[in-house]
Amino acid sequence: MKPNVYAADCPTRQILDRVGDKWAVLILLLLREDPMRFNQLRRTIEGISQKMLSQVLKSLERDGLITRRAIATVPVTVEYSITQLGVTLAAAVDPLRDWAEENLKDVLAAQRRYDAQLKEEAA
Amino acid sequence: MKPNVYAADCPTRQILDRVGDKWAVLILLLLREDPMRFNQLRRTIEGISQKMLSQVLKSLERDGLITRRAIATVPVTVEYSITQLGVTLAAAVDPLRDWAEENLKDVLAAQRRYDAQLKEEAA
DNA sequence: CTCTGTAGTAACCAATAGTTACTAGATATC
DNA sequence: GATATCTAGTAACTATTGGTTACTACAGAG
Repeated sequence: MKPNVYAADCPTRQILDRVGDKWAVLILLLLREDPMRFNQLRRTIEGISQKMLSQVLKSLERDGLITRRAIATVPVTVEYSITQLGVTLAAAVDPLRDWAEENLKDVLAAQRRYDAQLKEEAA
Repeated sequence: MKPNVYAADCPTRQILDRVGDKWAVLILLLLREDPMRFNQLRRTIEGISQKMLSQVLKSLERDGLITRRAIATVPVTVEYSITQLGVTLAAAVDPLRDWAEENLKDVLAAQRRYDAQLKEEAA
């Protein structure tokens, strides 16, 4: 019954890859707060390009994590909302975000130590 | 006090990126079980190349999540172990892996629905 | 004397991430 | 009346990363 996450063909690994997506997680956490339109998302998430946003929204929709609703205004506006499934995933991501916030200092300190060590050895 | 994860310069986002690394998470979960040598890891994680393994191990060490210990045998063996910090991160990843295992079916079903819909519209 | 094992590195190639310009139609601005 | 702005993307291109493969050097097994 226990899937082997280390096997190349393990489908669970596909999901971990999806979550590994830099932008997907940010979008999911945002949409959990409120439904949002395309350009609204683009403005909120600094650094994301139109192409990546479009791409990631599509794959999130494909996975059933968000839904897309076109509203017949002029010009057409499109609203993205999180699904029930998406909410459960976002909840699973929360501990990770919390860990990042709590342990950021330690990680940065470790990086400084490592880099200083390398410099020393080079000298 | 609340960092804005959506800001481009938010350091927390760096950490999320790191976790987003496809291989890093797998290595972390493996090393939590037992310390392992380089080639042992390579054989266990299907599909990883020498270069990626080497690269990811280095960055995990830099972040203070694992430690590297060279043992003076012939040929030299190198043992990688998880750190205390790494253990806490692995724990934060657990809910994610659990989510993936639980909801894999739903996601795959959603993908099939989406793809079928597209096909229909194309016809 | 060739084959295996050790832990990587270097050079190269493929795939993905990211950038930028563009669509079309309506509304606001000058 | 011409220009700029808004909507949600797409298409073509480039930069960056991911991945493959060959190679190092030395010891032990067969």
